[in-house]
Amino acid sequence: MGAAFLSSLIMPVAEMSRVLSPSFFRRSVVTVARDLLGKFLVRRISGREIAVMITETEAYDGSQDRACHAHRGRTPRNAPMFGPARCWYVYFVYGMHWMLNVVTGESGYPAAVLIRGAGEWEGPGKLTKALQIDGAWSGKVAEEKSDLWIEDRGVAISPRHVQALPRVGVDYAGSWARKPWRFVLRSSSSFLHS
DNA sequence: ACGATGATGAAC
DNA sequence: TTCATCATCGTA
Repeated sequence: MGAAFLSSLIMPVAEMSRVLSPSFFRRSVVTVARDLLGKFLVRRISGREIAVMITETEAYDGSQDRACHAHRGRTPRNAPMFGPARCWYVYFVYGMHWMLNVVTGESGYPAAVLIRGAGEWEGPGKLTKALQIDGAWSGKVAEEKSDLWIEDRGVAISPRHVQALPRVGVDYAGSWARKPWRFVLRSSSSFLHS
């Protein structure tokens, strides 16, 4: 069996393994937030996979960022943010809603991307409710065996369809609240109506 | 515009 | 132990 034949078998398999690897997340959080648009959030519930395209994200960047939970140092809740990239950071807020974040950057540097919208669900609380995601995922790795991960399915997003806006619900953060670290995928229809 | 609803973290 | 705060959402 020749090497050429082997690689013809192996290469397509390698291209099919589209689960985002740690290196995707081990970059600056703003870059990762933007690049997550068009990627697919996949959730497996009792053997059944639900895959939805990510349409809205927000970056939270380190302890200097006053809107970031790490701004007041490490606590039991935000500990996953200080861990390695590609882990989930899930927290409960307003007495009702679970927020799904994925950790980015080097280990020890607290940063994460909030996934605000995917598929038909616009809003971070609606998304976690629909996909049955709660604090049990906080600190887990975004890989298949966690039943919650992110895939590249070959959708290319043009920069002209990405809208950068201020983050939502962080008015207390002063000038940090005005940073354009919220990324929204504009649908072609909303583009026409704009 | 507002109330629901409860974990979290800091102060005491 | 108390208390203010909160990366939201549905209803009005």
